[in-house]
Amino acid sequence: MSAPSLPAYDPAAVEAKAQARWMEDRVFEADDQGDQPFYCLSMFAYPSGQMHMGHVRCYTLGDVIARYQRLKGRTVLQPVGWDAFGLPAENAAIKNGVPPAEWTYANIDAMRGQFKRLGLALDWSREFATCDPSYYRWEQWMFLKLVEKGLVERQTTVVNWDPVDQTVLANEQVENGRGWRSGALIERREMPQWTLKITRYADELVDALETMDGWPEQVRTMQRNWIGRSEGVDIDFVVEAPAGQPPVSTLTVYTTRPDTFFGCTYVAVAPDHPLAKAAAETDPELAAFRAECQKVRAAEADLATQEKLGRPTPFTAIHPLTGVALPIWVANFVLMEYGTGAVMAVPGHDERDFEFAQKYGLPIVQVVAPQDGSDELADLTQGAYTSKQGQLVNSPGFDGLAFAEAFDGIASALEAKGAGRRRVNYRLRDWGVSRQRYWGCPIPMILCGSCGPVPVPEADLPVVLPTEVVFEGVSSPLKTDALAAWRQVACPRCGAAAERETDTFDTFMESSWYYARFACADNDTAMLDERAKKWTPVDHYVGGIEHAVLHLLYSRFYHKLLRDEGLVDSDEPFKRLLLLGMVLKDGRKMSKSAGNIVSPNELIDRHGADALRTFMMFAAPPDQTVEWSDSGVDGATRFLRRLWAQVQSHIADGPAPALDPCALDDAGKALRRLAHETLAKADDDFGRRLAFNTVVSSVMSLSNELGRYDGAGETARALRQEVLTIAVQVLSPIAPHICHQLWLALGHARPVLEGPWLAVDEAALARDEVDLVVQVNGKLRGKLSVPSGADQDAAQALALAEENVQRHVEGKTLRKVIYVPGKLLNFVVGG
RNA sequence: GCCGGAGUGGUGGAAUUGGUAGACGCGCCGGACUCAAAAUCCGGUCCCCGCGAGGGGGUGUGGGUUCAAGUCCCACCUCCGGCACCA
Repeated sequence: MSAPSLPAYDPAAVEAKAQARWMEDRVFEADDQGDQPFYCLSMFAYPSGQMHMGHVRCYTLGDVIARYQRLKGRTVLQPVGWDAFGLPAENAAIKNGVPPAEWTYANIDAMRGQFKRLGLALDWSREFATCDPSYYRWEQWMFLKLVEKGLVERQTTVVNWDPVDQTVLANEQVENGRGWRSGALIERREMPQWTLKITRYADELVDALETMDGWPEQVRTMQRNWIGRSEGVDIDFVVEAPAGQPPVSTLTVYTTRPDTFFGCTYVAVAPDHPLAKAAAETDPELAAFRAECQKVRAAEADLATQEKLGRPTPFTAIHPLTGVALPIWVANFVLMEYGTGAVMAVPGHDERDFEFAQKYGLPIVQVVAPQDGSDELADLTQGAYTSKQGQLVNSPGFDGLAFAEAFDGIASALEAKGAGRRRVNYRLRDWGVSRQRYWGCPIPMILCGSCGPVPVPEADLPVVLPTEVVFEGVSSPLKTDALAAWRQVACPRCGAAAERETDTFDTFMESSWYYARFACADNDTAMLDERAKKWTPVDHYVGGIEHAVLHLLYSRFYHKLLRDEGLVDSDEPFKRLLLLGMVLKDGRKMSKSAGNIVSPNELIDRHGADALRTFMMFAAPPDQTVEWSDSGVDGATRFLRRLWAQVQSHIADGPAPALDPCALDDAGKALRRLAHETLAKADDDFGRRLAFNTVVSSVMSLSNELGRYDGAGETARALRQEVLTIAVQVLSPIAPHICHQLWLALGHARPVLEGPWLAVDEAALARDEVDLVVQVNGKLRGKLSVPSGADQDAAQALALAEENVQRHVEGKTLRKVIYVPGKLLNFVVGG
């Protein structure tokens, strides 16, 4: 060791110093007046009290993007806040007797400290928690606006009831028939609920997906499926009841295949359908069947291959185009929630109808046949022919037509008869936002015995959630006697004694607009102001794939509501979306139950935040799952230490002179070329590809090559200065603390994070000679260096001079030569 | 079942537009330094044959297109995610 006195890398000291400087300079407080605004946002965290690796990954990714954009000259906003309402606080309150507010704020304090240790370029001046009345009052205010606009309804609906969490869940929160948080089997209950009319925006939500090219295709597909738009026809049947049965006048079915209408041989209704209920009144067997279906629905909704079962009814439906009387069945595979709860069954051309018809001996009629010359088969004794590529048969007036014309023709015929209407149908249903929970935003409504539900007057906002509460069991303290005083109010309309709504909002309400509030979090006279128009839409949004439909669909909807209220002026909230993969350990998700949690705090203690961040970025591309590796962090630490040592030994000799690139020898030129290639690649990887793993690996390569470079003298020192300057800047968004210090050590006056991003010297990229791969019949036979402008003849001559190439070519006929300048030469020989 | 995405050394991954497969890291092997160890540094590391030069094989499987395929096409297998009787 020639210089044992060089300062050693001490991450704790380096990181404390850099963070203190940033805080002192207040560099991360975004300038609302700044040019070229760039809004970078990581999905805000639920304050569990413990930062975990998922947070580290998500926030580091966002931070890398934010810091890179800052280097590129953008005015960056990267705020932070807390998604602070929700069940865990209540569960903790029930378990430990700590009020949810107290528990939540203590957790936020703990997590704030943990987040700060990561060295994130966050604007803490805009921080807020959604459980603060100064935040949720605007959510209540917006809700009242939506009430005025008729976008809110109170509906008694069948809801998903979670018996463990004692609350209603949205469809999106039910996974395989179980609650997304509790895992309990979901029951179906009828309950009055406040709903937001998201279905009015269904078309816009689904259509916009087509142009949202900053979003992963996977997420767009998931949302498209979730909205589930289909184009079809409602068809009305006249229903005939036998004598003695109560009359039922008409039955409407929904179909997307009106082209197969002449193949309809029966009609099936859901067990919950009014017609099924009517028929069950005089048919005990049917009543038993309906009860059985309800039981199955509640308990085994996730059964994949449930047998198709049904019961006949005494009713018949008159086919509006043929006049034929068709039997009406009750079938367990028909869902009351979708379409009209009734289907026209075309067993010849629908697999479910086919299976059912075979089981119960119902007729199967073919009305679609493969096109002439098609190699499709349609054997209706084996199964339904469901292709839309066929042509109609046995359909008087429509025979020979293809799908589109047949759809149109039959739909028009039905419309002409007044027996049908074209209709666009959606799988998406309105968003039920009521939750029977305490720790949430109070719904600003008052229930009056004579007026019904009445909105809280705007002047009375916010309706503050009482925080001094005691839990008695699992139900909401808002419903207890202790809070009777909070609950009992005068009706704003008639003045009579009335009660507040005790349900609170779904927490997805808070997360649907927080990104906009960050633009103007200090405004206490309005929900949003002009700054929201400046900063939104979010330029880059980073978060977990688990929010692909839930949060990201609600936010898109809410943004349109804000737009229609004049509060923002864009159509979509998030321009570019990065959904990151999970962090695994031993192939499994880190969790307490699996006992495989790696604590970010301990890692920062041992290795520093920079090493943790570097490994996290290096281990895998952002959107893939990443396997945690302790030795991988060791590797990152080694790399940072090596870079540190390279800078220290370089600066030990004092300031470097200016570089004269012309004075470089070949090795020097090659090193300089690599440095500028690294710079150019990093720019592309950071900005376009979001491939931060390859940024790290290319800086590692550059550092390795610098280590191998043994040039001496002033020119070599000048080159090392340039190479290290590039390496440090390129790495700085990923390992910001060490790069902050090394950058200053290299003699730069202003901190590295101020930029500007270094310019690539095109001259440095130029090559005198390029490597050429020589193949014979596609097999690698040699490599050679040729002048970079070499034409095919010159390259060929050089290649044929190679012994090994010669060996494979001689005595054979040269049929063809493929030349890709700068890359490859391929001799195609024969004989 | 349907719709996405993915399958590359012992391992995490790289290969961006069809042009040297395995960059970079981890692990392992060997060496240097050391009384020794740790740390650090240097070298090696896809498989097979060969002392070597070199040759053969190789990106889940089987076909195909092409001078050339990890990359494109067809069929299939496995894994992950989503939806799931959606009429």
